[in-house]
Amino acid sequence: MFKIIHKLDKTKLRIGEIKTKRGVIQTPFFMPDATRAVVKNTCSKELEKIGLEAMVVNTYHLCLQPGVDLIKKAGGVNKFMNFDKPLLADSGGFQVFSLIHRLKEMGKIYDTHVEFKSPIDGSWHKLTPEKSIQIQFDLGVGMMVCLDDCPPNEFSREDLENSVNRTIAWAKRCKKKYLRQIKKRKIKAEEAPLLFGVIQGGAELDLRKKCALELIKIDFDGYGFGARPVDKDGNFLEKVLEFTADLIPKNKIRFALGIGTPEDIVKCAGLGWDMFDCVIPTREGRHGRLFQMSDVGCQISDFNNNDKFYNTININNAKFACDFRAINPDSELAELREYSLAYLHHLFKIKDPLGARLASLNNLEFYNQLMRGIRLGGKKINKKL
RNA sequence: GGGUCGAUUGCAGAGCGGUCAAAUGCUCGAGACUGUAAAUCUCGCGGCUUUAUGCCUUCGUAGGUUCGAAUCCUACUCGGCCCA
Repeated sequence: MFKIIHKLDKTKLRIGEIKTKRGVIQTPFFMPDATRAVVKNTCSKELEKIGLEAMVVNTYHLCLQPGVDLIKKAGGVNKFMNFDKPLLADSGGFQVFSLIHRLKEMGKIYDTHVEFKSPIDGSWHKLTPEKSIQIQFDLGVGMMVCLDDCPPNEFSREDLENSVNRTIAWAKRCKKKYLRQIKKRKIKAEEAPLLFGVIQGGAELDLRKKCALELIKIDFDGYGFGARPVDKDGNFLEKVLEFTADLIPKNKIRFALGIGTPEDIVKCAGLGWDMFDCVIPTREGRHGRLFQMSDVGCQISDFNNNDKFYNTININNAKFACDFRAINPDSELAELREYSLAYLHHLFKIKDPLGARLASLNNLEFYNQLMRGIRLGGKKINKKL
């Protein structure tokens, strides 16, 4: 269930809450990607400590390893990964993009299903919309996503149209399977997982519209923005994001899949998107980039590209070798207050996993703080929150 | 003391007459990363500038041979190994 608590007049930002069987989540919120049932280099419990609301696991990856049967035996993925808050399972749709559309030899896409080559051992696996939903029920997550066909934005109109048609057809099958599973498993209405459809269409607004309208007919708890939110030159597709958000009924959850950079999230929240997930804080953290709130801050209502409410550093840079200031003196986490930048630099130089861990935690705390700032609406987003 | 092999740009290590400012790996320097095939990938790594099939300086040191030398010759210096 999704409830809008209030809206900010100057923008389309809405503050709300989502009820799932594992608790209430304040929106807008950000979920880190725990694709293989772990946010790399971190513990679920310490992420709960820094105020994390939810995270994302992946149907496709968990199906390959350790396998659904094992997770069922473990009592579900929440129990398996020792995380008590809501989890969202991604359907494997993004793998259609990253494994098949980008690298043809890694899989085949049919109108009825997709076949993947496992990057782990080269074996072939078939994924249907029904199987994706089935697995997500088996995983026991509170939020589910329909299998979609996620195309590169550079695709021809014809190819984008095909992907929209497949995405709609698969969404229908997912919904059907979902309803059957609810009935079969005798899940009560208030405990039913939320199901999201994903709107495709690249940068073609009429295709986005077609996809959205067809998905809305099927009726989902929420709707996602599919495909990469940037064009091939890295420009953020703000108009497409705004147009798509406006297509989604106001009482439905809007999920901006794979978004994004802090400024993209601020923009999207200002356009009415409620949920976000992205690999940026963890991946870039592992690669040495740390996000830091600046003193200056900015307001959602007048946010633009030039507002620098944050800055980044590359901890690998030689200039940090002798920088004995704390990683983040304002952190909730003792290790980020107590370890120095120089020490973190050293950990990266010697490639000790502790470096990746501290950097990931720093960035996830930053993203959490960012979302808190957004939820405070008119207040400034800066380190003094 | 005698013999022998070696000395290459931060390190290791190719090169053995021109296409060599010199392979490759590492280190080092910088950058990228948007529903994670990503502890990955890219670029740079003698100096200078008009950034170029450009100029200068470099392959232990000093000479020499050659149109041309990191590559051949001579001497020296230093190091490894072997024999006394």
